[in-house]
Amino acid sequence: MAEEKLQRNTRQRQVILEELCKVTSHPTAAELFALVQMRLPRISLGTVYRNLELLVQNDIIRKLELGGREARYDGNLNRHYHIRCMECGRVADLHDISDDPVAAKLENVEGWEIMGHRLEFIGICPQCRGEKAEKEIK
Amino acid sequence: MAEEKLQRNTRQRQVILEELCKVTSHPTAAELFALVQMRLPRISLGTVYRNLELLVQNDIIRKLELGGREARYDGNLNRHYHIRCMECGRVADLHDISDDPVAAKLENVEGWEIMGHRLEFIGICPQCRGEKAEKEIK
DNA sequence: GTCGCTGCAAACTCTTTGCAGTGCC
DNA sequence: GGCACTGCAAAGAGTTTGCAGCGAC
Repeated sequence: MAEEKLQRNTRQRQVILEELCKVTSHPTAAELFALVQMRLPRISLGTVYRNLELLVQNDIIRKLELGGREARYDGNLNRHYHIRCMECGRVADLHDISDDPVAAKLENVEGWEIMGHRLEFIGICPQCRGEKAEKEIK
Repeated sequence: MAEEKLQRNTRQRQVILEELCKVTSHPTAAELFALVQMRLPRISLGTVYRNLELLVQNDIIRKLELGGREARYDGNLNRHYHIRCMECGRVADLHDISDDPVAAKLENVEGWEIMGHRLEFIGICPQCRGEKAEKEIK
């Protein structure tokens, strides 16, 4: 999956990754930009987006595109689930919780009140499987 | 949850709901707009968004804000899960599948190849629970 | 020295909103 | 007839991109 696209280790990239790993708040690109800007005042938001994308492609960080409009980024690659606050949009980690959302709903963890869950499967549809098979033949 | 905000049954609203219920493809607002436009050529995209929002608030349809950037809408309120194609973004329903994503991953359903899942919990964070409690006291 | 990466700004996508007019109840 | 709703267009949020110059290797 990792495609080794990171060819140069720029100061901007270092700082973006450091700041992301330092917090557990799963910042949006804009929030991370604000953090990085304290250390690199001339950095641009475009650079933050470009580096986040590259870091995601190299499996160094994870992009969270779940509920809510903005994407959030997670510097922790260990398998864990997230919980999003319906009121303020804050996202936290859930450790040691059941993989089964129905069972998990019953446990209230770390001060959060769990109201529900979103579960979406990801895969390849019959049409695209067909196309992939065709390409491999060619 | 339903707040009964639908006060008038306009032709636009009827057609939007009819077209959404007619398909099982979970269209985006723009896709639905195109469908509706065939029957009401002068309708505007803003009207589609406004009506979708009202229909969601009245628990008549569901808004799917999972992976991918655009929201998609679902006219079927029965409990079911969705699967999104990694290649083309198409979203389909999954019926009769285990609630447990780990078990479900093993079953390949209706021609789809299931690669993984996204699971996010929704709740109220400790901070917002505090604020809500405060408001209720006042 | 090369060329991947940067800052900047403009563009793009999706969604929301202000406004004057329309038509449902 | 009142006012919820409409079409239109402009604005808004979040993200991407084109370009000339910079700096990591």
